[in-house]
Amino acid sequence: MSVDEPEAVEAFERLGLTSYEAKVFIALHRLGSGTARDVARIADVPRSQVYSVAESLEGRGLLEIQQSSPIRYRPVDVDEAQDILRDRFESERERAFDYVDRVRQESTGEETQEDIWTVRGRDRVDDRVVDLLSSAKGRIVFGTRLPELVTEPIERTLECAVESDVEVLAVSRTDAVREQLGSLEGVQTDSPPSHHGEDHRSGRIVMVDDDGILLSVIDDDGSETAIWSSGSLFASVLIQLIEASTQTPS
Amino acid sequence: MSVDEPEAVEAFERLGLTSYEAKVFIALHRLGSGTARDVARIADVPRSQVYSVAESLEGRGLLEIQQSSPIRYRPVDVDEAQDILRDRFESERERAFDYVDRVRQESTGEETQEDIWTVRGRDRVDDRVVDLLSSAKGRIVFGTRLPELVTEPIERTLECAVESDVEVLAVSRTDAVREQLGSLEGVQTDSPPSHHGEDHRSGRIVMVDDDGILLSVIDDDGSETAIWSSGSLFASVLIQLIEASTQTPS
DNA sequence: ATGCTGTTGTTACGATCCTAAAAACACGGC
DNA sequence: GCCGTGTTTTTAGGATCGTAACAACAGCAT
Repeated sequence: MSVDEPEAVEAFERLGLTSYEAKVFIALHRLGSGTARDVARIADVPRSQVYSVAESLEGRGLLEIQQSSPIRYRPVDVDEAQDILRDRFESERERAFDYVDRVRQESTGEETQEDIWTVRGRDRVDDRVVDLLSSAKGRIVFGTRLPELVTEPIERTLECAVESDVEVLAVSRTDAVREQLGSLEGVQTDSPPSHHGEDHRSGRIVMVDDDGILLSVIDDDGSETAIWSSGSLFASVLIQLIEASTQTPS
Repeated sequence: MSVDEPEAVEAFERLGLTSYEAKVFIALHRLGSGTARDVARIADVPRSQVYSVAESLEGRGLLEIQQSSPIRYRPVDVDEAQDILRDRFESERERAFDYVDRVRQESTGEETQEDIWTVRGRDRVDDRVVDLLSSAKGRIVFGTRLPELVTEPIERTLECAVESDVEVLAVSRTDAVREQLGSLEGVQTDSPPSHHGEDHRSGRIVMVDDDGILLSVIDDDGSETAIWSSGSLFASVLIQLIEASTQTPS
């Protein structure tokens, strides 16, 4: 009982249906088939509206109409309906990104601007970490307190880096993290210098070569926010500062 | 050059973005990165609106924000954006159909109601034909004038039926159709009796056992509309009528 | 046949919500 | 002051929601 009806209706709305369409579609699946009256009774949709809403759903291929009196409606099979919606999504996605692909500016390869970017949300940060890691040419430093921030795609990217002769160093105060990453072939592990303050809101740190860095924190509400930079002077300077403090306790 | 910008914006709208969001997203991919002013200039969006629209896009994970003055925006990689939208779609689809699956009425297996259903659209008719064919227990008659109405899934379903010891008869006036279906192992072919009138608006006919039938026509605008029935008295009677006229010319 | 009742399908219309679009405003640098 | 940035408010338009009125029709008792 994880999803109740209002939630399901909202999900359908985000898939592009109106709330009436969602309610009628759900009602017809509960009924198997039925008339406008049957639907209106259990769907909380005015009967007079059922006719046009059903026509719209028929246009999407989500139900079939029996021309009789009274008119009867019948939903298509759930799997068929999912295929229809998925096909629609994929075709729209293709149309949209076709155009973006054509007009987008070729990525400038090496960033030259002095940019520090912000990324909000764990999944987005994960993606950015993988991006950064896979751009490594010579050396990676990866650190985090939290085992759950070492995802499987990140591990795979680290292994891939090792295979490309990239030096990979995993730093953590947490034993579990060191064990997890140390078990990867060719990954060295270490503990952070004791003079580094520990902040319970720190998330992860990633340094790539001498010019790529990502630093994340855990906000009060538990969400993760990261800043990152690549190929910028900021990144180089930050990395030098951090590396220096690592090697030369102040 | 198959997709122009307005079309792409519409496609993004159907993917759940507003038109402003779509325009800003596209503009940022053309720019690589830029400020609200840059975006407003080429995106046909009021500059004052770019800020909030960009925040909304950041919330969806489609772009990143550089906290500086002026604020700079940077779109995520196109592939990453597609993954994000696809993940969102799949999770909504799952939520929606989870509920439908839980509350839907178990299909009554054998239909008992006297129902004749209408299906509009070639793809939908294709689906229904496959459904019907795969319910066959003993005998299938499949007929059409038009080679393009013999799709690959239909062929596969016919082959599958043959393997289940279902007698499959393909009927067509068109040589190409007879050849195409005759090449399938175990499928017999035939021409329709000459006394049957030929109507250029006829589409296909499918008869399954003695109680499943589908009949389609091609509308004036080229679209296909089918009626079908399964397990009903109507279906049985129609089939008997048609079979009788086949065997006993009036 | 007549009148009554309930259902069906169509159409119209106001209320509401969201977005698009414009405008007003505060702030800071030059 | 003047210009550009960023925030906020306001207005208008469109789609959806929700109610209501209507004609057509079937069933049923008078």
